[in-house]
Amino acid sequence: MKVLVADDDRDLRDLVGFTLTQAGYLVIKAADGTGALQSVADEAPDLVILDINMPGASGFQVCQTIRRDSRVPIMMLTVRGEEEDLVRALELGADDYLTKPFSPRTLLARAKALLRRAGTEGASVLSNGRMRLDADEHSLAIADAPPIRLTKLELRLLQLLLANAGRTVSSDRLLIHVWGHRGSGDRQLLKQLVHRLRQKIERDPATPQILQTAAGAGYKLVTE
Amino acid sequence: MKVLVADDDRDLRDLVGFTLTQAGYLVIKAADGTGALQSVADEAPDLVILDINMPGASGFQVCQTIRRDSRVPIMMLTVRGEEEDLVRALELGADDYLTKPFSPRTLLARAKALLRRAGTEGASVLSNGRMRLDADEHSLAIADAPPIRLTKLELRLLQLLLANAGRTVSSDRLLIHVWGHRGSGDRQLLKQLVHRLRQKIERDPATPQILQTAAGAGYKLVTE
DNA sequence: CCGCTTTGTCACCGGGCGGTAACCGGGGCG
DNA sequence: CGCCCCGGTTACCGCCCGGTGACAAAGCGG
Repeated sequence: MKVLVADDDRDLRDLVGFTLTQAGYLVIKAADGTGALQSVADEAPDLVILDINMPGASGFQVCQTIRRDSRVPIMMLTVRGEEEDLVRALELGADDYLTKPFSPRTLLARAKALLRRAGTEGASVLSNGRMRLDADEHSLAIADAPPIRLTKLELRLLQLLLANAGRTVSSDRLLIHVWGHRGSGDRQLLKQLVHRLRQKIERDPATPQILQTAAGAGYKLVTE
Repeated sequence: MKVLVADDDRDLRDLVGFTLTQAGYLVIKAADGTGALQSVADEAPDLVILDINMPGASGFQVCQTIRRDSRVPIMMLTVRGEEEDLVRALELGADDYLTKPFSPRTLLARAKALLRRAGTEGASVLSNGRMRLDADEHSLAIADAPPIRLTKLELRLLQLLLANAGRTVSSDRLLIHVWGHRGSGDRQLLKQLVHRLRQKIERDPATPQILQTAAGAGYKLVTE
C-alpha cells in the first residue's frame, strides 16, 4: 500500500511518514506541489496526503490536477481556522481533511478509513519486471520460480527496493523504512538483513545478480 | 435490506430516511441512543446509521455496545470539526463516517458501498471448490464427506476465510471479523480457535492441508 | 440446578527470526 | 607498508511466534 506525503515542512513530513511506515505502509515523500504531481504520475500511490500550503503548486492546484485523471483518495492538511479553504478543497475533489495539529492516531484512523472506503485494501501486490512481491502472502516470486517466503523485515526491505527498482536506495532510507530509525551503529542490521535475504533469493549469494550493492551508497534491485 | 437511522434531529432523520426509502431500503428510525440499541436488537438491521451526538446514549456508547455482539456495518454522522470524536468512533468499530452537511447522493453511495463490502446481500450458504459453508445450519461440508457441525466462532472464522479462499487473510482482520474489534492484540484467541477448528476439519491436524498458516501474516484456506 | 458444550486463559515447547559481536578480505590513503 | 574503513560472512543467543494441552469460566438446554 503506497502513500504519498506532500508537505513543505520537513518535520511534519517526517512525522507523518514515520507514522505510516510503522503501520506498514510504503511511504513516498514530496516537498512541494510539482514534486507531488511528479510522484503521483510515477508511483501511482493508493493514497495522497497533501498540505494545502505548499510552494511550487498549492495543494488546491495539485488536488485539481490529480483529479483530472485519477480518483485516488486525497487527504488534505490544513491549519485550524481556514474553513473556506477546506470547503474549496472538498469541492475540488478531496476526500478528507485533517487540521493541524493532529495526533498520529488520528492520522492513521482516517487514512485507514479512506483506503477502506476506496476499496484499495485488497491489492497488496507490487510487481516490476520479473519480480512480484505479495505483501499479504509475505512472498516474492521471481520469473516463474515458485514463490519464496519472506519475513516481515525482508518484506519491508523489498517493498522499498522494488518500488525503486533499478535505482540505488541509500542505506539511511532503507534503515528508516525497515526499522524506523537511522544510526551508524545500525548498519550491521542492514548488512545482516541483506545477507540473509540474498541467501534466499540469489542463485549464487556470493555474486548477487538481483540485490546488488552500490558501494558507499546503498543497495539496488535489478529486475531485468 | 433493513437500515436503522438513529438521530435526534427530526429533520435530518426524515431526510435520511426518505433518501433511503426512495432507493428501495426498508428504514427503521430511532430518536436516541437507547432506542437505537433496542431497534438493533429487535430488528437486526443490515446497516446502522448513527449520529454521534444523541441524547440517551451517545453514538459512541451505542456503537460500542452494538460491536459487542454484532458486526453489522455502522456509519457515523458527525459535524465538521470534531476530529477526535471521529477517530474514537472508527476505533470503536465504526466502518465509515459522513460529515454534515452531506448530499443524499453521497449518503446513498456510501451506504451501498458498506452493504456491498459487508457482503450482506449474499445467501446464507457460501461455497468454493470442494468446500461448502452453511451459515444457517452452522455446518461445513468438505467434498462428499458428511457435514461438520461448527460453533459460532468457527463459523465466523470460516466465513471470512472462505470468502477469501486461496488468499492469506491477516490475523488482524480475522480478529476483528470474529470478535469484533476488541482484543486486536490478542493472538491467543485466534490461535486457539484455529487449533480447535483444525481438530475438526483436518485429516491430520498436525500437518494442515486446508487451514494453512502464513507465518508472520495470517491464515489462508486451501479449497482445491 | 445439573451437565455438556463452547469459549477464554495460562503455561509450556520448539523453531526460527532477528540483534550482536567478531573475523575476514579488499581497497584507499598516509 | 601498515592502518583502517567498508561490506561480507560466520557464529551465537535471546525472544517472539505459532502449536498444543490443560483447565477455568461462561453459556445453554434439559
